[in-house]
Amino acid sequence: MEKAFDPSLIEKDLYAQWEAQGCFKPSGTGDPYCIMIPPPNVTGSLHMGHAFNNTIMDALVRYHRMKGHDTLWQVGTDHAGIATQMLVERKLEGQGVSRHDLGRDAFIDKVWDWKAESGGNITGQLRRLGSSVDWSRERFTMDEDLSRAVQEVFVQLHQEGLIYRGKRLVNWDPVLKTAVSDLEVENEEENGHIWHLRYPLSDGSGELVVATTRPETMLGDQAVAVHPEDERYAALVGKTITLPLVGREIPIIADDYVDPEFGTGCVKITPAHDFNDYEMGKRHDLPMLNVLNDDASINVHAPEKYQGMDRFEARKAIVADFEAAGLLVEVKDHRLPVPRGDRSGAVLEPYLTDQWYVAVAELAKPAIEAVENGDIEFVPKQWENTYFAWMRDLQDWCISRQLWWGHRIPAWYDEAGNVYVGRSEAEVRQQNDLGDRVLTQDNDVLDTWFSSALWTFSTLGWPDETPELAKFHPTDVLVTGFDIIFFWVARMIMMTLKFRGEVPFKKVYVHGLVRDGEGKKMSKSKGNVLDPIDLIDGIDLETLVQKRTGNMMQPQMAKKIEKATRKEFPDGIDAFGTDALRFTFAAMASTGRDINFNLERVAGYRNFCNKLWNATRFVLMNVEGADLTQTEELKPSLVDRWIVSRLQAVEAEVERAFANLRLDMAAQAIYEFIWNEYCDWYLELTKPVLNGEASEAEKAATRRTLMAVLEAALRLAHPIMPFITEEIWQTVAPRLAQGGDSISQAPYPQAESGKIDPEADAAVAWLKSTVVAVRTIRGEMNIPPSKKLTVLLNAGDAQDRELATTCETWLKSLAGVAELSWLDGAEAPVSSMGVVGEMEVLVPMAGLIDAEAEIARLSKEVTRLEGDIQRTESKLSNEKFVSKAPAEVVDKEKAKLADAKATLDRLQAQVVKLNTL
RNA sequence: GGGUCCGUAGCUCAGUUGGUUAGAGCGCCACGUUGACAUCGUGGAGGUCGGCAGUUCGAAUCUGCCCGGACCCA
Repeated sequence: MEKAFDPSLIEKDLYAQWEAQGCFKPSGTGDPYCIMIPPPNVTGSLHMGHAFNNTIMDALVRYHRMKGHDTLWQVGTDHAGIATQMLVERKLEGQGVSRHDLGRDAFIDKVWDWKAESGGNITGQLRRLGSSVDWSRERFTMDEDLSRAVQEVFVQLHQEGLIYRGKRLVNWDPVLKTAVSDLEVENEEENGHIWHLRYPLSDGSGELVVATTRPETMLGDQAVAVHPEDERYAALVGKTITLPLVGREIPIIADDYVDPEFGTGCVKITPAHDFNDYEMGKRHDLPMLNVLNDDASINVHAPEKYQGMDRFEARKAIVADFEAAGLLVEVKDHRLPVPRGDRSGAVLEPYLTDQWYVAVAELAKPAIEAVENGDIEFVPKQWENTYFAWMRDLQDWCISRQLWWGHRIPAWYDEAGNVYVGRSEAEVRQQNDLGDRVLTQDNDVLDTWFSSALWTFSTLGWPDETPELAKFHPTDVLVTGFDIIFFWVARMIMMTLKFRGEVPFKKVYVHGLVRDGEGKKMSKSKGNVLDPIDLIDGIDLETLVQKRTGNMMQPQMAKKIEKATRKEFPDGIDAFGTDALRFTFAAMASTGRDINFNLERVAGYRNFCNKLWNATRFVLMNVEGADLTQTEELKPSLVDRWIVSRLQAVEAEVERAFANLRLDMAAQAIYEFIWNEYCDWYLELTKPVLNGEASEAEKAATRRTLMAVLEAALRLAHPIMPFITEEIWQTVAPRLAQGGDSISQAPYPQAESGKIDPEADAAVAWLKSTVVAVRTIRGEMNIPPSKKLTVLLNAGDAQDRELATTCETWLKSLAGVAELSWLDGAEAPVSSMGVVGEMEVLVPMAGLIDAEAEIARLSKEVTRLEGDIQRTESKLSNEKFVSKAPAEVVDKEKAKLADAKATLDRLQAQVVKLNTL
C-alpha cells in the first residue's frame, strides 16, 4: 500500500467495477427499499446541492442494501423545459441563428442533439460521487414511456374537468415570451418611483389624482375607483373622467378594495394589466383592454404615438407627456416589489392570454390529509406547517408554456376553434367523429414540473401495472431541499394520490442549502461557487479564477471575484477525494439546516481517510503471513475484548442514527470509533502484545481482533465513504475468509449484545485514566516523550492492584514508563501526583519537575475541585432537591461529591508536602 | 403584515424526552520524528450557551418579552 491515501488512484476503477458487476441492481430478495432521485437537468452539471443531496441518498441506499433490503435507487434526468431551451437558444445565437429561423421541428432536433452531446455530463458526475443508482433503469422525462404517462394524466384530468383552458391574467415573461406559474415569480423589493397623475373629469368640473408605479399601464385604464364610504369622492361616483393622452371616457366607480388611506384614495383600474384590477374589472364588468404585445412593447390598442415602444420607453414618454400637459402632480422615490421571472430575470407583466390550468382544490384536499394523518411524514417536522400553509391557499396551476421543448399539449383545434383533447390526433378524430376536418395541435408545451410530478410512478412503468410498480411504490423516502417543496414535492403528492390512490413516498427528508463559508448563497454572479468535482480532483488557482470569472453576466464583477478567489485559495484547492467530500456532507447533515461549507472541514475528513488507510497498513504489516482464519486456541486479551465491546456500541449507535435519518450522528460515531478508539488506543495497545512476550495464542487473538474489527469498521463506514472502504476491504476481507466481490454487497454490521463486555470496558477505562494521569504530568511539566519515567502507585484498593498487574505492560508502553511499582507504605519521594479514583499516581520529581510548577498545577486543580464540591454540597443540602429529584440523580451527586472530596484531600496533602520543601 | 429557522470556544458546528465537569473538528500554545500515519502523536489554553424575566429542586434545553441574523409567504 502507498504511504498516503490517494483517492485518485482508486475511485474511477472501483466505480466501473461496481457498475460492471451489477452491484446497484435490486437484489430481488428482502423487503423492498426505494428512493427516487430528484432528476437533475439533463444538460446541467453537478453543483454542491446535488452533491449534498446525492450523498445523503447514497448513504441511505447503501445502508439499506447492506441490511439486506431489495433496494432500488431509481435514476434519471429532467428535460428542464425553459432552462434547456434557453441554453440551446443562446448557443444558436452565438452562431447568429434564432430558433424561429430553424422552425420548431429543426429546433427540437437541435435540443436533442445537445442532449446527446452533453447529457452524459451530469450522469458522469453522479458516478464520480459514487452514487449507487441502478443505471440499467435510467429514465428521462421525455422518454416515450414517461411521455405516455404525461399524456394519460393530462387526458384523464381533462375528462374529469380538472384541467381546463381559460383566458385570464397570467404572469408573462416578455423575454422568454411565455406564461409562467406563480411559483416561478420572484418578488424582490427594488427602488422605483410613484407618479401622481391628474385625471380630468369629463364634464370639466374638476379632476382626480391617481397614484401609480407603472404609468404606462394608463393606456389600458378602464375606470378610476374610490372607496364607497369615502366622503371626499362620494358625489363623483357615476361620473366619468376623460383619460389623458388617450381620450377615452371611463367611469368613476366605488369598490371596497380601494384603501382610502393610501395615496389620494383614488386608484386607476387597468383590468388587463394588474391582478387586483382584473378582479375589480370582473366585478364591475369593465372591458379588458390589452395594450401590450408579447414582448411587452405597446400594441395597436394604444394611441399611435406609443405603438411599438418598449414598455419602459413608453413609461418615459407618457410621463413626459403628462408633464407637458400640466397633468403630472409629483414624482416620488418609492420601494416596491418587482416581479421577475426566475429563469430570465425579466420583469414580468400580468398578461391576458389563453392558458391551460389544473384545478388544484380537489387534488389538494387528499394531499393535505395524507400529511395530517401521517401517511407522509416530513423530517424535520416543521416543514409540514410550510406545506399546509401553501396547500391551503393554492391557486390553480398554469401548466401551459409557450415553448417548444417539452411535452406538447395533447389538444387539437378545428378551424372553428373547438378544442379536442385526446391521446393522439387519431383518437381525437375518432372519438369526436371529426372525419377529415382540418385539425391543428396546440402549440404549447407543459410546465416541466407537470412531468416530474409523476416521477415516482412514471419511472416504474405506469400506466402499465408493472412488477416494479407493485414492489417499489410507494417509495420509502424522498430526499430534497426545501426550495422545491412547492414546485415538486407537493405536486407529486397530489398527482400520485390522484392516479395511484397511494402516497408517492412515506417520508420527505428535507435538507438545507449548501452555502459558502460565510453563509452566503453560492452563485455564479457572486463568484463564490464551488464545484464538487474540483473538491474531489483539486484545481489550481489560475484555472479556478478562470472558471469563476469567465463567461460572466456582469463582467464588471470579475476583478473583485478574482481578488477574493486569490485571497481565499492562494494555492488553489487540494484534491480531497470523493470520500472526504461525502463524509463532510454527511457530518454536516444535521436536522435540515443550511450548511456553511468550509474547506477546513473537508481537509479534516481527508485526513481521516488517510488515518484509516494508515491504520490498515499497520494492521496488515502486523498480520503478515499469519493465518487469521482459525479461531480456536485464541486468548483474547482484555483490550481485545474491550475494542469488540466498543464496536457493538458504535454499531448500535449508527443503527439508531440511520433510523432517525441523522447522518451527522452516524458519521460522528464512526469517526470517533475509528480514530479515537481503534487508532488512538487499540492499535497502541496491541503494540506491546505483538512485539512483546505474550503467548502465541494471545498474539493470534490480537491479530485476529485487529483485522476483524477493522473489517467491521469498513462495512460500518461504507455507506458514507464507499471508495476507500471498498479498496481496503478487498484486501482485508479475504484474509479473514470473508468472501464476496464487493463490500457493497456485504452485510451491514449488527450489534450483538452478548459481545458487550462490562469487565473489559471498566478495565480499559481504568487503564486509560492511569495513562492519562502520567501523560498529563509529562505534558504539563514538559518532559519529552523520549524520557522514560519511574511511576509509583499508592493507596487504592484491591481492584487497583489487580488492574495494575493485568495492565502493567500496556501502562508502561502507552505512558512511557520504565519502572512501575507500589509504594506499599514506604515514604513517598517528592513527586508530581495524579489521582485515579482512590489511587495516587506518583512521578518522582528528582531532576524532572520544578516544585513551584507542580504546586501551581495542583493548586489549579484544587480550586476547580473546591468549586465542584461547593456546588454539589449546596445541591445536596437543598431539601427540595433531595426530596424531589429522582433517587438516581441524588445518588449520582453523592458519589460525585465523595469522589471529589477524596481527590481533593490527596491533592491538598500533596500541596502541603511540596510547600514544606 | 403572517410564518419558519438560527444566535453555544477565534472559526464551522454537535448537544434526542430538563440532571454532562457544556463537547467535536479546524485554528492557537508547548513538547515530540519510538518503523501505521507530521494528511501524525501527547498535553494545554479558550465558553456567565445573544439579553432579561418566568416555570422548576434543577434550564444551553421549556414559556414569554427584547436584541441581532437568515429565509418563506402576502
